[in-house]
Amino acid sequence: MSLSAHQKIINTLLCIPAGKVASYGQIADLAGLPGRARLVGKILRDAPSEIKLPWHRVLRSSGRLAFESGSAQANLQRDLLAEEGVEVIGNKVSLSHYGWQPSLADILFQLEQ
DNA sequence: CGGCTGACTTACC
DNA sequence: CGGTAAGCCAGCC
Repeated sequence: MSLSAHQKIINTLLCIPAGKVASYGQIADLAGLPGRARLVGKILRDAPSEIKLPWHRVLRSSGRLAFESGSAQANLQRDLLAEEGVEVIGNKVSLSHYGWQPSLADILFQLEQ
């Protein structure tokens, strides 16, 4: 049951509930890969669009989007989040309101993957 | 094997 | 709160 690092990251990404957001570093942590925030970003960037990943629920540690305000990516992310009820203000999301706080059950489930 | 890269993070000023 | 610098570490030539 040893999945590769990027498989773990993908599994973790799929665990993010709709309407919640998480940071790159947080995903890496939950995937059991502390300090690999950049790897999470690389996975998302390289991931083909055919694979359905909730990349729009992933932000920087500050809650800011990973993209430049006004970019096509940022606009798309803002729209996708809006559809889930997540409010993006000034290119950033309030982590205190929408930040994902995994429950113990979520973590235990993740450990099985 | 070694150097470069980056959808990151933290510390400082 | 914005801007800079340095740390970080796997992945990819």
